[in-house]
Amino acid sequence: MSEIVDHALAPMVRKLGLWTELGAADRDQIYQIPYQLRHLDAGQYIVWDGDKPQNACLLLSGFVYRHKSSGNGGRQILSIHMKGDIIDLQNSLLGVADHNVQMLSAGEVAIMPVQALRDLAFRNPAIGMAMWYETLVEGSIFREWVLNVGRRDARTRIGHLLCEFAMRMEAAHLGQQTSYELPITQEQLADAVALTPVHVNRTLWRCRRMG
Amino acid sequence: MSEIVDHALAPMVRKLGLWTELGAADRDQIYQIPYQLRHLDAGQYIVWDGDKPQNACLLLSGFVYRHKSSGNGGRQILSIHMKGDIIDLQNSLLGVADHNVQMLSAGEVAIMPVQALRDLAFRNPAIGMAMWYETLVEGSIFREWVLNVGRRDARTRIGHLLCEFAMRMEAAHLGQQTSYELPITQEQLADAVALTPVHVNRTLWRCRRMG
DNA sequence: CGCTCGTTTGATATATTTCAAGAATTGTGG
DNA sequence: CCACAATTCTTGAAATATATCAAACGAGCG
Repeated sequence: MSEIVDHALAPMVRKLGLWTELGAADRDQIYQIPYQLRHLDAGQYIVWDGDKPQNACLLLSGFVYRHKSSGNGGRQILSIHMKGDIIDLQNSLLGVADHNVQMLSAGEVAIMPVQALRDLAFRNPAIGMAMWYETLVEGSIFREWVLNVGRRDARTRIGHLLCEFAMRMEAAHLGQQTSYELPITQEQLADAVALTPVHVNRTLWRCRRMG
Repeated sequence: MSEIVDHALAPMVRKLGLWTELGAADRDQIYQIPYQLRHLDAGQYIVWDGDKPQNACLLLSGFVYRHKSSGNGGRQILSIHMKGDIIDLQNSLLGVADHNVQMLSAGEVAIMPVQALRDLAFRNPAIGMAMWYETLVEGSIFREWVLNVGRRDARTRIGHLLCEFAMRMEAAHLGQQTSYELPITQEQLADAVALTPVHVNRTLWRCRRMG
């Protein structure tokens, strides 16, 4: 491996390159984005609902999740992110965050000023398009999430979530389709599929008994 | 009113102008997008899940909704659109549609080639940014939708949907906050909030009895 | 007038929640 | 390496919100 491949922002290049063809020049422009590495503990908040974030960050290791609370104490997990995902383009571009972003497990992030990303996007249309795609793909995941939470019973709901994961993890080179590691508690899983921890547990248990 | 204000794509300028300051030059560039007007009947499909749409369209009158089906016959409405919304930027930019788009009521649309929109977005960063914002705001609505469907009971769920509407309708100059017209059947409402038509009816009825 | 579509209502079934408490696992300081 | 605290997981019984099935009712429309 050359040093360039080992650049801290390499996962970003890889991710953006999934949607559009990016050349060496594009890659170098991305590598010139100023950034700051930081280690974050499990459970640590990256953004609070209502914040006005000025930075976006690239997830280098560990897992991140977004969530939102309803008035009456219910929490809903909106998405889970893994290595290579660009967190918070939404919140920082929109100005004020409409949900929380929190570390699911300990991990590393590269913090980048939004302004730099925005400038780059319009200076280099190929990169801009790739970033736009990235947000569109996220939209597509949200749509699937709505369907999942809205129209499936407990078993298929959990099943679909786990499958979505299998595929994304493989795409991110983080495991095989048939086996991967996700450090999530049943309570968090419940918040993701909009069920009760107790019911998730029972359902999971019934699945195990069968296969 | 001057003729320019009455240009068919005026609602698009207005909508995009909500997020970014757009000048007269920007407006004129938008007005140069080639388009084709078409009247669509209630229930008519604009895009089918799996299509590879080459066009996006601007909704000029009437209402549109997006929906998606789970394997076992359940249908989930993902969003409802009104005058000024740009439909299908998602599907056409992503290449293949991951959901259906259908007329809720009869209305008019302006059909535009995606390529023209994409070119304009990168030729004119102000417009590009506004379009990007538009897709980000949509993401924000999806997040709210997930929370709504996932973590609220029937009454508050329906209430929130109706309120979201009140606000969007007012923003689009289509009614007062306290009163607006939405031609939706209870069955469609049920598909939007992920409940049974019967249960929506009962809940609505109980709300009426109280206020 | 008769038809279709949407709404309303009732009785019953079921999935999921709630409450509560005990077992198992993980982490932590001595 | 152990003991203790703190989560997390598991299990049970009872409550409840919502789904399902079925049928009557009403309004718009050709």
